[in-house]
Amino acid sequence: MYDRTLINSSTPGGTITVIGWVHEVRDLGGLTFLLLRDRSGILQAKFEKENLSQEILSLLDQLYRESVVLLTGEIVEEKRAPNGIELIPKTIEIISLSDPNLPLDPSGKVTSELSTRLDKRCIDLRRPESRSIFEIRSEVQRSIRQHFYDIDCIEINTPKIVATGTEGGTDLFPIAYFGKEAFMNQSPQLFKQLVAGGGIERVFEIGPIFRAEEHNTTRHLNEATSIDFEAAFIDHEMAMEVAEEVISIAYHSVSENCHEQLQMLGIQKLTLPQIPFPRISYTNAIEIANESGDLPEPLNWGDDLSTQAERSIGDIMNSHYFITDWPSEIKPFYIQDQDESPELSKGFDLMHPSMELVSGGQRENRYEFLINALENQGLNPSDFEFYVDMFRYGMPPHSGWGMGADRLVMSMLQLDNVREVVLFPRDRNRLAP
RNA sequence: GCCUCGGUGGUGUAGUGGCCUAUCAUACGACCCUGUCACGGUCGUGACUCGGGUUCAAAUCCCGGCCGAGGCGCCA
Repeated sequence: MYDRTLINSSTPGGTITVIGWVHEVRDLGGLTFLLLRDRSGILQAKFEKENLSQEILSLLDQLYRESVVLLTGEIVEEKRAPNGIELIPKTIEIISLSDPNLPLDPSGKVTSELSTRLDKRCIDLRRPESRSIFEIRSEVQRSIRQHFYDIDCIEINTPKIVATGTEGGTDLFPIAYFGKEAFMNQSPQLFKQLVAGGGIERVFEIGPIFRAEEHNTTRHLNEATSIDFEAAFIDHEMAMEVAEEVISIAYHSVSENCHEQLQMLGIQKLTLPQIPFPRISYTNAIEIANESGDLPEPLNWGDDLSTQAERSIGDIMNSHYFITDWPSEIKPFYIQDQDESPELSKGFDLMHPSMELVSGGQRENRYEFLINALENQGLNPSDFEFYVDMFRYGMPPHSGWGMGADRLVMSMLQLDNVREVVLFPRDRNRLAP
């Protein structure tokens, strides 16, 4: 479309064309600086009035911030310019003028509230900070995807529209499906098991999950991205090793490949998590939380960990860590009980000091035990027939986990709201854009 | 679902009954300015979420709606 040069590959000598957004205009009188921004960076263009035609000067006068323009000119070395170079324009072509009343300020002189930024996400993405977050998120997903291929997984896609009611816990969004009752899926759990246990053995999926809970926090969304892993012939211990490797690789890749983006977010050096992560038992976790003195009242064995308990334990651990040996009754029906102590399960959670990142475990692959587990949790096995029935035909032992992709990026970049890492978040109140 | 807090120019804010003809920054306009890098200077433009109530007097107090932020629960 246009024969243009990206700003970060502009070098002195010769005439080039750059296209981008007007980031800022600084009119000093006889001298005007225009900062032009494209996806690669910001370039300073210098307009000296006495050397320019009336035509160029009148075009320059029309340029509000965030207008899209094409500049042709010579790049020259200039010690006084921001990156040591500047553009001496010969022509200006206005491609798209901007309304001067911007809904937010991409140059960052005036801050905007998150809600304003999300309403006008298109403009918000012009802020280098916002763009950096999504470039890093892309690198996280790219590196994780690569790692899954390296450990012999294939990428799968499971249905997001399902007939089955809840697996327990969360509420589902009902949808209209040709006169039948249907829901948006809360997780790929049951399907990925059928695929891994079915014969493909090692699978992963990066996709959306839907939860109809009306929560109001900085770490919950009604549509989130889940990174799911499932493999046959591995136990929960091996699944935990894969989980910590995945996190470690994501951090390393971002640290190596996203220097500028990290810099932009004020992170001089990403602290890399050391694997293996410490493992503590649920019982131990309860003790640590109770001994912290932070809890309004002590937790009893069998209680789920409260938000405060997670934080208190996180403060003490001060790194990623696993919680293992959960009581069977607070883990889902598809998690296998321990052989020696059936009151404990083979489920685990992987925690960042600030929140839960991963939940997983070894699955119950024995038909009779699975039926029992469903009934024990008050669920009707016939509602899950498409699933449990397959366990009659040779289901290997298998394990896996689901990781919150949004939370992974949020905690890596120490952002205070998960919505920062989601382009168009869906929450209790937000359905558009 | 339970609970708390908030809504002032395009954006971000100050202002807790009369001193508000509403502060400051940024933006935009005019003028001055040839090395800015949050350019600077002078002047100007532009706002009290909506409805009802209390009061001599409401941005400010009360009630309701709408919108937003957050805590808990639950989870990823």
